Parts: sequence; C-alpha cells; structure tokens
Amino acid sequence: MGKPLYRVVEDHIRNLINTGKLVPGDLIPSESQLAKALDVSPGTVKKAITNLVWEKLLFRHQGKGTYVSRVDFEKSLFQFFSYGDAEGRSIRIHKTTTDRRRQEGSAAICKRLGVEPGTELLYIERVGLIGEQPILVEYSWWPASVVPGLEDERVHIPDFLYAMVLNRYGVPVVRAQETLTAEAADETTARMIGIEPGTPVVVLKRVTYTTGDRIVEVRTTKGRADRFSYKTEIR
Amino acid sequence: MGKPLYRVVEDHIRNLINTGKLVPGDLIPSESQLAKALDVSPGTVKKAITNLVWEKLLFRHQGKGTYVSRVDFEKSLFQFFSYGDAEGRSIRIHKTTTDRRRQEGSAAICKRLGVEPGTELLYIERVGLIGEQPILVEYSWWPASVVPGLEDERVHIPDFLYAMVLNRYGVPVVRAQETLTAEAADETTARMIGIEPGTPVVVLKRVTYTTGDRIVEVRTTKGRADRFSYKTEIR
DNA sequence: TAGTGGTCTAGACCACCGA
DNA sequence: CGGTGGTCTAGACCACTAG
Repeated sequence: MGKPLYRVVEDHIRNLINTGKLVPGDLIPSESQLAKALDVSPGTVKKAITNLVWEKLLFRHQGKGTYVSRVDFEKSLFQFFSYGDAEGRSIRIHKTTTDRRRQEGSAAICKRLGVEPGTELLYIERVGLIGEQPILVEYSWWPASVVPGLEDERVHIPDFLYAMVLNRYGVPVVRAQETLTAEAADETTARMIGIEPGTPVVVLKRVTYTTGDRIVEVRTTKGRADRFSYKTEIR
Repeated sequence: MGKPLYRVVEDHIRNLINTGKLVPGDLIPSESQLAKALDVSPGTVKKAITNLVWEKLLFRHQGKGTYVSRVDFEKSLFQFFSYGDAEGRSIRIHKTTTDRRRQEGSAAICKRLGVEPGTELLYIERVGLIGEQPILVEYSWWPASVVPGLEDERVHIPDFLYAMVLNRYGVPVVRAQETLTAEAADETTARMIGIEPGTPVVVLKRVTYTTGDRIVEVRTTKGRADRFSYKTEIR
C-alpha cells in the first residue's frame, strides 16, 4: 500500500505508547534493536525517530538512549498567568485546596468527561496564589474510580497534582487539550479572587488524557484577566 | 569551533532570507546546487533543509523545489474570533475601514514601533464583521514612510492588508508577534462593536516584521470575548 | 569498554514536475 | 526528457554515558 518504511517504524513506536507499553519517561528500544526487530536499515529507524523527536513525542539523550516525552505543562496556557508586566520572570503560583468531595456529576460535567450521567466524581477546588494574593480559581473533576480515597482530607494535595496521581494511582497523564476564553466574573469566582463581579476573567478549560485516549480529568480555571498575557510568534 | 556542517548550511539559508535575498514564496537553490556551492555532501544539505522544513521556514514541493514559507496568518490568534459555538466552520471576518490618517505617533506607539517619538505615522482603524454584525475593532499604525500615499481615501484597503502592502510597496511581511489579554471594553470600542462598556473584550496586540527584523506595523485588536475561543493541545 | 545516539558521506532507485 | 525532491541503504567515524 506504499506506506514508507519510516512511517511503519513511527507507527510501531506510537503504538507502543498508545497502548501503554511505553509510558512517558520510559526508555524506548535502541535504534539498532528496532532496526533488527523491524528488519529495516538503521538509517530508516533514525529518520522515524527524528520525526517523532520533532513532534516532541520522544527526546534523545546521547549515550543513554531515546525516551518518551513527559507532558510539558510548561506550555499550558495556565503559565501565562503571571505577576503582570513586572519584568521579573515567571513566579510560581502556589495552590491551596479550598474544597473537595465525592459527588454525582452534573450532566454537563459528565459529558465533558465522557462518562455516564450521574457517575460518581471527585470534585476538587483550588485557589492559586502569587505570594498571598489569590489570582485564580480552579474547578476540577475526576471519575471517582480513577482516584479512590483522594476525597480523604488527610491526603495532602500538592501543587503538582498529576505527579501525585501518577505515584499514587499509577495513572500517567499523557496529553491535554485547553480552550481559552474570557468572560465576566461570576459571584463565587469574584469573591474567591477578590475582584468585583462582572470584571473580566480569563477562562481556561482543560481536558486531561491518560493512555489510550481515556479522559481522566476536566478542569476549568478562572483567573484575573489583568494577570494574564499570552504570547505567540507567527511565521 | 565544532559547529556541525548541517548547521552551517542552515545558517547560510537563514541568512539568504534575513538579508532579503530570498523572500517568502521564493524558490531556494536546489539541494545539489547547495551541496556543490558549500562543498558538503547532498545528505547534509538534505538534513539541514529538513530541519528548516520542520521549523516551517521552508516547504518542499517534490519535482519543483524548496520554497521559503509564506507567513501563515491562519495561525494568528485573530482566527479564534468566530461564530461562537455554532458548529459551522470558521466564517470569514470581513473588514471595513472606519478611519485612516497621517499623524504624529504618540510616545507609546512610537516605542512599540521602535521609531523616534513624534515620527509621522499612518493610522488605520477597521471594524471586523461577521455578516452584518461587528465583532471586533482593529487599531493599526505604520511608519508613514513605509506606506506612502496609503492615507489617500481613494486607495481601497482590502481585507488582506499585507498582500496589498507587498504588491504596492514591495514590503513583505516576514513574521509577527502576538500577545493576548482580556480587559473591560472602553467606551469607543464598546460603541463600535455594539456592547456595553465594561463588558469583557479580548485584546490582541501584534507587532509585524519585515526583512531584517524591521518593524512595519503595530496593531491592537479588541473583540467580543463571547466570540473568542482559542484551543491548544499539550503533549 | 561496550553501547548509545550524532555527524557525514556515497550512491541507488523512485515519484513528481515541467518543457 | 532532465531536474527536483523522497526513500532507503551501508558504512565510517565521533561524542557521550554507564559500568
């Protein structure tokens, strides 16, 4: 069917990842091993891997091998909430948990999560602060079956939630989709981040995926618009 | 100094572009020509070009040759103003010129343009409509010396301003930077797009560059937040 | 030292394009 | 048809990493 050999190699590697045989952070087989296993020349394997490296699915480390990329939440739109135009570099946003509980999901949330209406969910609400000042609120929902026991208040929720979910439940976050809009602040959000209701807030909706395109979380972040600025380059 | 050969080739091509010897749309020398000219093997040239293709600086066309990419304003954040959540695909936004004149630039604008304060500028104001409904306003400034005569009202300003500037003045747009925020609508903007002052608007600031990193335009677009939504994928 | 990826070369053959 | 890029191979040599 005329599919180039290097594409066959790419698909092979992609499959290892999509089926969970390889997980972010894993070392993949070496170029020569792959060449033998798939019976193609080393140059072809190199080309396939080079393509996947450009796609950021893999990264190479000379002398060690080739790894599956970790999800790069540095590229999340979330990062663009900052200390305004003060020249100082990106100051970390610290998060405090303000609410969490198990509950049945609303129809809308269940639809976003791709689960049956009325499924048991874990709801987590956090406020993001720069220093003492609240900047944003985060509303997050997980299928309760994915993170059992996380509703227990004695379990501490760290800033890096996904790392914790990986360690505790073995569920790796593989990719995510984000959508950005702006709207007028609702009363709850406004109160939590200390602005007037009706003031503009930036709204960031995220869908988080694990292996096999399964959704594990939907999240809505609302933050002060005056602390948000997103830059791109067009060529 | 240990710079890899393929990097030398890349830099050579990049230079041809940055100095304006090659302009977006141009055909670059063939791989074999470059190999001879720079005295490296064809494989090395191929690798260099492959890198630049991944960077989207070039694109190849089998049987024809390799070209310098045109700026892809499809990727502008501007594109994410749309007909709301109506499933229908991206409907074109038509633009009407509402004001244009030569004037001295304010200190702030001149600074963004990188010119002396008080430089003569061309100011263009346009409203973007979907169908009959105004969605956004665009405030744009050019050094008057770049686009002489464009203040003349008899000169029609088309939707694709950059194509016109290229044809009329031979000034190619090579890249642009965009910054996105949200804020409350000022009175002028609100009136022009038919919303209440104070309602959230999305603010998009653009700096447009021609050959040799020279700024030719700064532009601020303000649009209805409820018509804006920007999507990304994180991996 | 053995194994990994990184660079560079040389050449064969194919697919596409335009004159 | 000749010239372009696209695929694939084979092999030499280098640079880095780990044991």
